[in-house]
Amino acid sequence: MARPVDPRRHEARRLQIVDAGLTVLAERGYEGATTAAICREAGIGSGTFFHYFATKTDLVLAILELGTADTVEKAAAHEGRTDPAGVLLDVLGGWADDAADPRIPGFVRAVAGVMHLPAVAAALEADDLAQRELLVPWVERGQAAGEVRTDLSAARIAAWLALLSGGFLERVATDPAFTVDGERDLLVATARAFLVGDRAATE
Amino acid sequence: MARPVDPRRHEARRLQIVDAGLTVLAERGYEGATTAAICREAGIGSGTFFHYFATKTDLVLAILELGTADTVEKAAAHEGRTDPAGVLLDVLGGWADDAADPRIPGFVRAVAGVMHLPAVAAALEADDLAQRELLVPWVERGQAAGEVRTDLSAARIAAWLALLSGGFLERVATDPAFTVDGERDLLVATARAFLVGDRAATE
DNA sequence: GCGTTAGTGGAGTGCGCGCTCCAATAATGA
DNA sequence: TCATTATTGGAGCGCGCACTCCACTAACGC
Repeated sequence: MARPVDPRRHEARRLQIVDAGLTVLAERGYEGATTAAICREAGIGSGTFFHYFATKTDLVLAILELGTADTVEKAAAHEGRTDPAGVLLDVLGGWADDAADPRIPGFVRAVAGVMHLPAVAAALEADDLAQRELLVPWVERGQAAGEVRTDLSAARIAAWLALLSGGFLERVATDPAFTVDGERDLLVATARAFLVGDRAATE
Repeated sequence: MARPVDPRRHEARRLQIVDAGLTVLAERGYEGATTAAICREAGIGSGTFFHYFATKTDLVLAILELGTADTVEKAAAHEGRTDPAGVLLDVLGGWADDAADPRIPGFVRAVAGVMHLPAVAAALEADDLAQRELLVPWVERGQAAGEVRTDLSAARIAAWLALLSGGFLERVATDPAFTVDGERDLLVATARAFLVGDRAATE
């Protein structure tokens, strides 16, 4: 028996290909990102590529799963805090910061373009679910603490926070004048106003 | 001299293909929407398709241009009104209503996936410009009338209205629980709060 | 050393696609 | 009616792509 799989080696190579794939997908879109281009970017042959990923779609799925895992991981960082509204704004700010990597908005667009593939749709749904499971409990705690409006359900508020985050990402990708650094604070302020609702005017 | 081009016939056929293209692009994305599928949907042969559009991309551009023209047309409808904030909210509400056609969000996603094509990027930029030229003057009038916050430039406020609209569209496309009918009013209310800013709390 | 197997590159393949081409038809003016 | 030309369908072509195959090397246990 010789040459057993070294998980470290294997994972490192996978990540190298994922990184190259993220770059190429972001700048050329799904159909523009040929496997040949990804291999060139990663400095490998096509044989190596398909040794690690059965199909091009599998690479996209792997990137999405890494993103979802990252979301879940970040969620744990806020465990134990007692300011629910603060947590929500921090989470939203963190997502905004993610958009600072210029590849993220491009990749999101590329993935949106192939959402008709069932596997991709499922992965995005899983990602969306992870986001909700992260947000909703904090929204509920915020409502219980009187920090967050109660005229909307927690799920609906979470959806609207996702709306702000998605719109922000899209805007950064589209509008050169719209930068993460310049608009991040306004995002948080707008989200805060939304979380509070119009109570400020009626109380 | 015989058989001169009949502009009415010509335009009607073009619109028929545009309509079929919108349907197929929305449900299958750009790469999934083969010209053969579009022809089948439209009930025509491929020869006819390429008689009206030189390339598949040209069809996408034609759809985008129709959308931009529609935006400009709608802008004219508000000419003469004296309630700038009301106009802005009506415009935003109108965009939300557009999302009620289930093909629109799907098409937007499909187009986002091929934004790396220079021609598509240019068309989207033109569309964005049309939106701005529609919004910015009303924002400025609203600021002059004291209806709209003045701590942000008119251009920035317009960008944020576009952010809300884009996020709304994406959310409708993604989340089955997020419907136009159910969320339209909240969109307008959120936009109103944003336009006013936090003056309500400080005045 | 030797045997074994993971890892690697790259030539090659098959297929699905956008698009071309052309014969046939329909609609007009004369 | 005839001549002319826009319009139409569909057979098929060429190309670029995802993916296969295989020869080869590198790394490990013994």
